[in-house]
Amino acid sequence: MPEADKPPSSAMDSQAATSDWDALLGAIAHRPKRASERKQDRSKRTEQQILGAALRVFARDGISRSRIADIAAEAGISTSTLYEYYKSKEDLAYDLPRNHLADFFEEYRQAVAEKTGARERLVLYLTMSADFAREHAEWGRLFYLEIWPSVFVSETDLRHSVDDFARVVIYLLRQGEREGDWPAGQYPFQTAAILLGGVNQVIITWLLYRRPRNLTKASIDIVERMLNMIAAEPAAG
Amino acid sequence: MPEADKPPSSAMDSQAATSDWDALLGAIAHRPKRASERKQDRSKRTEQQILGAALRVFARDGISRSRIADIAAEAGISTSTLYEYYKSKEDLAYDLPRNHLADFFEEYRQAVAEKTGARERLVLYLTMSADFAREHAEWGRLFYLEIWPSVFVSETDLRHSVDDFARVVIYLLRQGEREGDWPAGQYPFQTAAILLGGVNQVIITWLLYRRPRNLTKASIDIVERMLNMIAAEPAAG
DNA sequence: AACATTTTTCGACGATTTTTCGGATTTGGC
DNA sequence: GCCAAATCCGAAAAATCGTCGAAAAATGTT
Repeated sequence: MPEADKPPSSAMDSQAATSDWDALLGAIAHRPKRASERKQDRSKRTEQQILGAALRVFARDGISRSRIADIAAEAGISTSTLYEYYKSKEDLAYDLPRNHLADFFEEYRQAVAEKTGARERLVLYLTMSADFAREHAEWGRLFYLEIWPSVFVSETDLRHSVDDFARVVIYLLRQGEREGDWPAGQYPFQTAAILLGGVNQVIITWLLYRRPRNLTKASIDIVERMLNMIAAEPAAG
Repeated sequence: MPEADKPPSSAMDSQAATSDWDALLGAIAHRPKRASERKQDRSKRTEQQILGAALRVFARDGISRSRIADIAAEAGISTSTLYEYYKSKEDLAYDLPRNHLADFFEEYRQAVAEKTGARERLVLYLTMSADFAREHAEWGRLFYLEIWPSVFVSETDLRHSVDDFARVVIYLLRQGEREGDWPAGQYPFQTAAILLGGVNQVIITWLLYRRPRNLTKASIDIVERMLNMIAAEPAAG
């Protein structure tokens, strides 16, 4: 961290804003995964094997068509052992993305550390989310095509992580307003819907059809374009 | 139809464009549903009961948690009878949205008949899709939250209907380019991703959290805003 | 109306998959 | 090395899916 000592500051100055930002990212990246109360090393290994196996099988067959027995076999354990770790297939399916999502937030937190402008933070965030899906395509298929837009997200702990995803965008939109990157007065929720919707649409299309061929470039292009459009809007009442 | 007799025209004039449009909508609205080869009236009633029951149960429990037996009971028939109509739960789940989607296209086709401008056609299309999800919320949950972004769409006939959804937007974006509603040169696929992504994001949020409260107004607002942004863009190389 | 043919329905049953349970095996601390 | 706790697994139960042949209902024929 460059700035080590901040003076005790009034509420609205940029120092306070910076520490808000750090606090937000910290809270999000360290949202408790699942309290892994496993005591032995053996178990921790088993847990990782289960998660890896489940990811492969789910991504290959889809959640509904996957069989617990296949996942257990792939993980090299017996079916009943798997039930020691997850109380049902559904439980496993919804816990899986959380870990990776936390990884993404952590990666972003490190990558964004040196950037302070709202616009560059936002560009990084959106393009990194696309790139993360590309690099972890199995996870991406699971998360974007089966979990995220699922009815049950709203019933699970995963919901918080998904909400975090939008919360970061909203925060940065407000920061950008204050700093004059784009006009104030637009509804940040609406703007966030456009940004997230556009990027997600591109990611989903890539996951399904591998088109556009170069997801990284496509996401950069669409993000730049959307932000330019937003910056050029007339200030609203 | 106002214009009854069109002269044999050259390829690129607006008459040809109009008939392209009619052809597109016609093809989409009449995409063959599932050839119901049932002979007796009794069967047609049973089929409707199954579809209605399945919609209710799927929307209530989600596809994965729904049991074939529950759907059959809700429809007032035996489980084995249901298998006479659909060879699996998945089959049923994917056939269901098709019917309603065809209804949507038909509604749109009628509502858009009197409109000729690309912009007004596009606004109508996107806002009607949100309104349709609001009016048929059970179907909306099923379609937007479980089916659309699903891995398996790409393996089903349903895929064509989903592709149609985007195809209309692309078509209208090109029409708008020709007519000067927005600058030419942008990639229509990218623009379509922004439009569809934004609207879908709003629809999904409403389906999950009933927010924003007034989906109809929210969709009109976001569509108008996005189209204004697009119209104001500088022409690209 | 009586009979034959086709279509539709259903109950009983077999197959598959999920989940539970009690006891055997392994681990980590002493 | 010994023990309690942690972990693992086989077997069996429970839940769900899917099949089949026979009964019932509809339709057609004379």
